[in-house]
This record gives sequence, C-alpha cells and structure tokens, in this order.
Amino acid sequence: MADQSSPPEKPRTSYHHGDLPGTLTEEAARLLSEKGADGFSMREVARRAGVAVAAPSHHFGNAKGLLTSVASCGFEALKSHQEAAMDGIDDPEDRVIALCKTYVDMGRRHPGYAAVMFRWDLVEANDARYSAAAKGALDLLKSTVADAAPVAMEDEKIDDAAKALWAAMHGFVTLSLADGEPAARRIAFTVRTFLAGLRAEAEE
Amino acid sequence: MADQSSPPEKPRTSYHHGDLPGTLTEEAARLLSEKGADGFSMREVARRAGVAVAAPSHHFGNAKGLLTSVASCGFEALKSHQEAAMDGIDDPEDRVIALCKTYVDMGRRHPGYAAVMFRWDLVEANDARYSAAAKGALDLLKSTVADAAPVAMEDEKIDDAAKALWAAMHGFVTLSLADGEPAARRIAFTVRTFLAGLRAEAEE
DNA sequence: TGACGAATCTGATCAGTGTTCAGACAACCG
DNA sequence: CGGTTGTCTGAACACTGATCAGATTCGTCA
Repeated sequence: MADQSSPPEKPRTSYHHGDLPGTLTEEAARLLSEKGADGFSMREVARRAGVAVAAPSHHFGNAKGLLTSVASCGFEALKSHQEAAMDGIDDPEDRVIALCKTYVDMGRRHPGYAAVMFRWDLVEANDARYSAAAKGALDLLKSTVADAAPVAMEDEKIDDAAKALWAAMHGFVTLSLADGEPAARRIAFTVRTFLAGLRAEAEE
Repeated sequence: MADQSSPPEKPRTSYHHGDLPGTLTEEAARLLSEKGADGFSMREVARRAGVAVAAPSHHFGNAKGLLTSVASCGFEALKSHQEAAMDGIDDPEDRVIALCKTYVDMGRRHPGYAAVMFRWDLVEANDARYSAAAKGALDLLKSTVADAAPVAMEDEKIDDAAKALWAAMHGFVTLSLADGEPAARRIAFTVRTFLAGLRAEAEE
C-alpha cells in the first residue's frame, strides 16, 4: 500500500531509482486524485516521477498494469479502514452499517484509489494481488453480514445477501447517489431494511 | 432512439448527409457493442459513417457528446423495455422484479447502449435529453416501488427505497455479479428481501 | 577483487487519437 | 435569383500508449 505523500519532483542523482514501481504507484494515485481517470496518462506519471516515458511500461507492462497496482492498494486500504471502523462496535447490525459507510466513503478519503478501484474495466481482474485484495474485502463483508443475519440461515442466502449489499454500495458510489450528508442516512436505511427483510423471511 | 440496423458502408453521393447525427449515433452504438468502451474512437465512427474525421465533432462537440447521445437512446429503450416487461403482470412485487430484471438485462439486449449508459464518467450528465431519459427510468422505478410498498409509507422512504434498489441493480451490472442463470434468482431475492424489510419496518 | 549476466532505465520511433480551423459546398429563405 | 446559414472537408496540432535497441548499473558468482 503506497502512502500517497512525498514531494512530486525530487530530481534523483543515481541512474537507478530504488523503488520505481512504488513511486509510480504513488504518483499515479496522486494524478488520479487530481484529474480523475480521464486525465490520467502514463506519460504524465513518468514525468512526475522524473523518469523516461518508457520506464513505467517496463515495470507494469501497460497502463492497465499500473492502474491495477493502484486499485490493489485501494482495496488493501479499504479493508483496514473497514476493520478500524468496526472496532469497538458490538451490535452486529451497526457493524454492517459501519462497514458499508466506509466503502462509500472511499471516494472522499482516497479519491485517487477510488477513481480506479471501482472501475473493473480499467483493471486487470486476473492479477493475483488485485483479486486477493478484492476478495479480502468481500469476505469481510460476508462474515459481518453472517453475524447480523438470523441464525441458521443457509450459506447461500448469506452469500446472496452480502452480494446484494455490496452491489448496492457500489451503486451508491458510482451513481453518486449517496454524496454528502444524505450518505450516512441512506446507507443505514438500506442496510437496516435489508436485514429486516432477511429476518422476516426467516420467520415465515 | 436509433435502431442499430443498416449496412455499415453505403457510400453516399450528395455532399450533405441527411441525418448525420442519427447515423453517427447508430454507428457509435454498433462500434461500442463490438469493441466496448475502450475500443471506441471518434475517428472510427467517422470512418464507418463514411465521413470526414471532423464531422462528428461538428454535431456533438466532442466524444462525450456523442456518447451522451448513445446513452440517451439507451435509457429511452430501457424505459420502453421495462414497461413492456411489466405488461400483463398484476402483482406489485412481481412488477418490481420484472422491472429490475430488465435493467440488468440491458447488457445482453443492447451491449452498445449498455457500454455507456452505466458509465457516468463518459457522459455529459447535464445534457437535457440525457437527464430527461435517465430521470424517466428512475421515475418509473419509483412509482412501481410505491405500488409495492406498504400503504401510507412516507414519500421520502419510497424515494430511498427506489434509489437503494436502483443502486443494487446498477451494482449487479457493473460488478457482473448477476450474469447468466443466477441473475434472475439473485434479483428476485434482492427485491423480495428488500420489500419484506419495508413491510417489517412499517409494522413495528 | 574482478567480471559477467541480468535488471533497470533511456531516447527515439511508430501508429493512432481528439480537437481545431479555414475553406469548400449545398440547402434554405427572402 | 442571391445571400446567409448550416454542413462537411482536409490538413494541422498536440497529445497518447507501446515498442526496441542500447546505455547504465546492480547482484552474484568465481
């Protein structure tokens, strides 16, 4: 996970850079947070890193590779934020809400990461690190939902429920349906309603 | 709404085209369905329409403008498909399900439209025709949800509920979480659970 | 210590892109 | 019939991602 902080242009002296992949990932995240996914360019990242235009391709193969690296950092950051957000909360339902809020809040916390981590088309979905990071975040949601769902509910339904909530949060983000103040209320409403529906189904 | 059918290259004779904006929108949709949003290019569209590379810019200003036109066609098509899908269905809950299925199914029906209509970043959200088309689809969902929700539920909650379902469907599409056979089951499950939650909240 | 292979990075080049702009052309309206 | 307006052309500009030979340095093994 790159930490997104360091001066943009420190003209280096040695021929070798030291940690060019890391620097490129940071610089790419910075560029993405400034100009969005449209304004992103491989060449601009190279320029900011003070390196030849062809250097990034050497490490990441192509633009997709670099963006995948950024997105992976994003999912790793997401998971740790989610765990931190749930820390100290006991009520299972409130834990799901806290987790979902963190998902939607990535756009504000890390606009650079968010610009690509919710864009499946920009990313190499088969990349090992990436898919592991994405799966980690989904698994955390699944287990949290399982704790909040009625006991003895089939695994398949838990899985469906987690994916439905995941999809709803994803929709909120990409549709910008939960920006600003309404976000917290709308997310809580969605989670509460859905979990209530799960309980109602279990009782009948 | 462009109908996406006509031979790609009919070398025209007159200097003026007749309906270049329409042809360009059709051709763009065709190109999008073949190569996806990545493979799209303004020049290729012009080539297929048998027209100078600068011609599309004249009518649509820039690439975003042309894609916005395609997306608008998509939403207009979506609304009529949704109305058709609900035709003959009386049960309010089943109507919501039918409507949501149509949303997710756009990717199979009209891959060209779907490639851009779910991509807010590629599109000029302020465009009059576009926002009217998108609002029309959302309004249809709202009224359908209102019919399925408990009577005397506040408008604000109806609105929240509709947007939550809209977001979930959008998430299913962009996450490809509801492809193939599981789609129908997962959508029905999500809608039923959510509506059950709404009823449970109303009772308490 | 020295040398050699492998990794890193450069600089130039290629094909392709969106956008702009003066000007050629045709339709429409007074 | 003539002029104005809108349509379309063709060339130009400033970019982009990707590739490749070759320069530079690191790491390793003798």
